[in-house]
Amino acid sequence: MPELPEVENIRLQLEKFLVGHKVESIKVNNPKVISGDYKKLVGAKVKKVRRFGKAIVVDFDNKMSFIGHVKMTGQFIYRGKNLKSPTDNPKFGDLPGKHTHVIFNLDHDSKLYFNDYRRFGWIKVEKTSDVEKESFVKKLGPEPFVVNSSGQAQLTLELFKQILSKTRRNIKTVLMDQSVIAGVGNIYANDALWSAKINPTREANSLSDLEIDELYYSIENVLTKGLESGGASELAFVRPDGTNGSYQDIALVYGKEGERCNRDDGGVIEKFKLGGRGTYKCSICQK
DNA sequence: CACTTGACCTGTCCGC
DNA sequence: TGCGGACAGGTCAAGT
Repeated sequence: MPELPEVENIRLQLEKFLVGHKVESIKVNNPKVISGDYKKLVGAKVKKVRRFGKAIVVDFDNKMSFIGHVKMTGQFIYRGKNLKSPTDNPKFGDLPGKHTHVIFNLDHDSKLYFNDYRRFGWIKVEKTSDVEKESFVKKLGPEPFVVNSSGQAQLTLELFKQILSKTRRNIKTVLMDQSVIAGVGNIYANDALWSAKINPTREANSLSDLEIDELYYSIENVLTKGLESGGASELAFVRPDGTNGSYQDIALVYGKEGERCNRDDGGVIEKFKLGGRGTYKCSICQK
């Protein structure tokens, strides 16, 4: 669900829709999902929207920011003038809904809603200068490729090799570890491993140089496809205008249990648990 | 220190 | 039909 491509899609739309808007008031329906002195955002204008791994950062013109994480089921929904979807998407006509926890009332009759039916997501308000000191942000490893708006270090092939050589954890768990690579989650980890024909259970330090090369470019490739298709709309993911992404339609192994392998090699996609997560692999090409 | 597991939540689906 | 339980998966705290 919301992994780097989904969160980057959220960022792109929020940047387009929010920059220049002033916060007139903030309504908090569920105090548990928002922390920090959010009243300090009232009267401030949105200046910039950044992304750190799977977190969104909205910077205001008064040196305040909020950092938000949608986890699996959170949504940032923007409604423009007269509360219309900025792209005339008819979904989410009944906002605010049962799971709307925070509403930012903006100028020109527009609003930003934060919804999350599982309430795992969160928003934290703090000084802009404190965002990068935040423990969540500090723990993030390099970005897998340059799409970040924050100047964060990029994961090079050399660095990737170094990291993998140092651990015997299974390669899939390593890919999903945010301190190793920021932004890869379950869907893209599964698909990148299938692309590179690597069994998810392999110990990271057992991969050959050639396999690491394959994997490195596979990660870049699946994330790019995810970005371009608007993300994977599994569970509750929608972009801020309410539209779905379509990566789920082109997913390579994720969610394909029992189906024939895309390579048509006679393999069948099997599902099992690895590190507590649903994991998919082809019985033939990912030995 | 390296790594794994459980808790946090609620909606959906499956089997009995 | 209704009900219990497994499952979904990002992150952190607690456990091995």
